[in-house]
Amino acid sequence: MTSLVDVARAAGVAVATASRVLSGSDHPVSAKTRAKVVAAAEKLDYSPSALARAMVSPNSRLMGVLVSDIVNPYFSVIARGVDDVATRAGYVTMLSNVDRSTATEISRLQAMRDYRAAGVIFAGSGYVDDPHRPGLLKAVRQAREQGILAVSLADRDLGCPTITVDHHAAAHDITDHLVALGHRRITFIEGPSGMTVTRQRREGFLARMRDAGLGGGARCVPGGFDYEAGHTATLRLIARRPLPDAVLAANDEVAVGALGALRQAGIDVPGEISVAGINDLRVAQHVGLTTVSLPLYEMGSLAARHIIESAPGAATDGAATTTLSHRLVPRETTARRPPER
Amino acid sequence: MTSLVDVARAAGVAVATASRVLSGSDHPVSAKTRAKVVAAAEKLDYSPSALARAMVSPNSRLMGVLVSDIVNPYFSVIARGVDDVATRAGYVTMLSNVDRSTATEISRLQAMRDYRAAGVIFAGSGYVDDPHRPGLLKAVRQAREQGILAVSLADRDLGCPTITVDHHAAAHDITDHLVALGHRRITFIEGPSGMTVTRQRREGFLARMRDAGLGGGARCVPGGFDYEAGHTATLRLIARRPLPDAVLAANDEVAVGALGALRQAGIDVPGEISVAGINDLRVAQHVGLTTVSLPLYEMGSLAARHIIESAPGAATDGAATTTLSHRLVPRETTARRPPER
DNA sequence: TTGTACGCGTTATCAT
DNA sequence: ATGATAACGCGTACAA
Repeated sequence: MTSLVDVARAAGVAVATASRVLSGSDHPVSAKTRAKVVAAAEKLDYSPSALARAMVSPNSRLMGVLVSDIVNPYFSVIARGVDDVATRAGYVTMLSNVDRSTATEISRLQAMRDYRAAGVIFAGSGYVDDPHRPGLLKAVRQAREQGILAVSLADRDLGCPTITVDHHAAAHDITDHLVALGHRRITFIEGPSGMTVTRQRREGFLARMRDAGLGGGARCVPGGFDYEAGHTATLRLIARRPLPDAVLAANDEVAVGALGALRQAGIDVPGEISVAGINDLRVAQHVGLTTVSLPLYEMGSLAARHIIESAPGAATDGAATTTLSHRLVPRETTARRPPER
Repeated sequence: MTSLVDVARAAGVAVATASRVLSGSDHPVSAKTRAKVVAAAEKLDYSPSALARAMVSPNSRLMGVLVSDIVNPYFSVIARGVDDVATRAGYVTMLSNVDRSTATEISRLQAMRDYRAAGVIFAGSGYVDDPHRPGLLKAVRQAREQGILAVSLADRDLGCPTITVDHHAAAHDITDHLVALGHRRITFIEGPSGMTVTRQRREGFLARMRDAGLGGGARCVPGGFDYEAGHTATLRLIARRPLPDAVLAANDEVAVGALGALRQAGIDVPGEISVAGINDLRVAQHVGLTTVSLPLYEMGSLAARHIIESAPGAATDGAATTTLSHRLVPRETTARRPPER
């Protein structure tokens, strides 16, 4: 392990000088000396210890991101956004999966705090009536007091900046699309029970239905966030006909699961029934699913940018909320309601 | 920022004692003293600096993983395997996307080296005739000399342990399945050009076809690794009929893309044509795609385990290769070839 | 059982 | 323009 001392010795200069050259300081150093140092560093295969650097500087250049499950494309897109700007800024991204467990979230936050991360991004949604919430709040506050910027990507009231999307409005808008197509009886396949985002999307759906005077035609059934959930829920729907005019799924994967069940049963989409999702991930594009596009990548990159820009000791914006806009993406799984049924 | 000194002072003990208690050392400490230290640490909200720890200990407990693109499920599953065992062992995972660029791979390896990662896992495949290969080799060697364990998840001859799967055999076996079903003219939609894994899978396909005396019925067309590639390639196939008996895709996403194109064209799968993929990711399961299951999660977790176990100064196993087994998963997109066409 | 003191690799301050 | 040195927070050898 060759250190700055070794380089300095090999170059015949003081460590301070070597440091000035190798750390890109603006302190003046003669061209000749500079060359000697660079040559020595090269020859000795010097690798500056980011650890030692982080200890002495106020900024570790470590970017933390907490996701529920990186295998879930919703989160991998966010993580990609984070890592892209982190890398560009010379940071390294630390990733942890927390499996929707607030307790795990707290413990991984601690781990990242131990490494003095410049910031930690909470990508996941919170829970309604979460018993661990006070503990999380405390952990976030303590991290902040230590200079670690937290950013939430969902409405969680964590006492930190929030960069999110209006899930209620997203569900509202896609429901509106369905209603505008003439659908009256619409079934919403919900997300995992207890999650805040599940409730927000459900309420958005119900609000639009009520406003359209279609409250009676609105139905909500339990689901989840994966193919399986959409498939199962839809099978149940098919079993107890009549079918609704349309199905709105909690997210794209659920919608694709629903699509599969419907087609296997020989039910034409969108001929007999319309199907829509939320998120607009790659799979939605592929199957031509009508959905709402959420700026997931931007949420990740913006959060990272925020952390980098407020890096050392800038004024914390308290807990400002930035809401990014979503966009309706009509595709081939929704169509005007057939005049007769 | 409260440090060990603060805790020691608050507890009325020496820093060494506080360290012994808080770092879980096996050095004896009286129960009474221990309690005082723990209480002080608690009260002061002490967070041990993993940075300082890493500087003084031979192990940073930082686990590095380099993927092409975390949004690609192939890699997110691997990353999940890595993070799960890393977390269990008290490590934190550092993730970097390298976009299939060897140059980026080198630069991210350097970044992780600067943080003194205990090890770095190369999840991606290499390239045939890669001009950057010498540079990568050198970087890996230097990292190893510094005590950083590298592990490759593909045959790349990086001079480090390799934990992989036999892509040639995987393609061979799925081709065999197709042949056994009576298919004679089979088209292989290749992966991205230039990648080692692309070549391995193609050769595995061709080998089985030749051995079956079906070399004349084997055709390879350019593709990629995403839906789009499968869709486009299949559209071309459809345009210049006659259709082959079966299509083997470089991976599941390509196969699903092919499936979509075929069904849109009103071609029955597997009635008129069989379709198969490779990888067995979630989407394959969902659409009932016949494929080969690759132990991606295990590759990630094994690689991480290897790094953790050889952590401080254990004997490096040089460049041993561990090949994990794959498994044919017949599902509904392949069927016996219809007697007449 | 507890305490003292050094070193890990940097950067920054203060001379020179 | 360059050099000496004090931190940063921790673990540990050595002393008591």
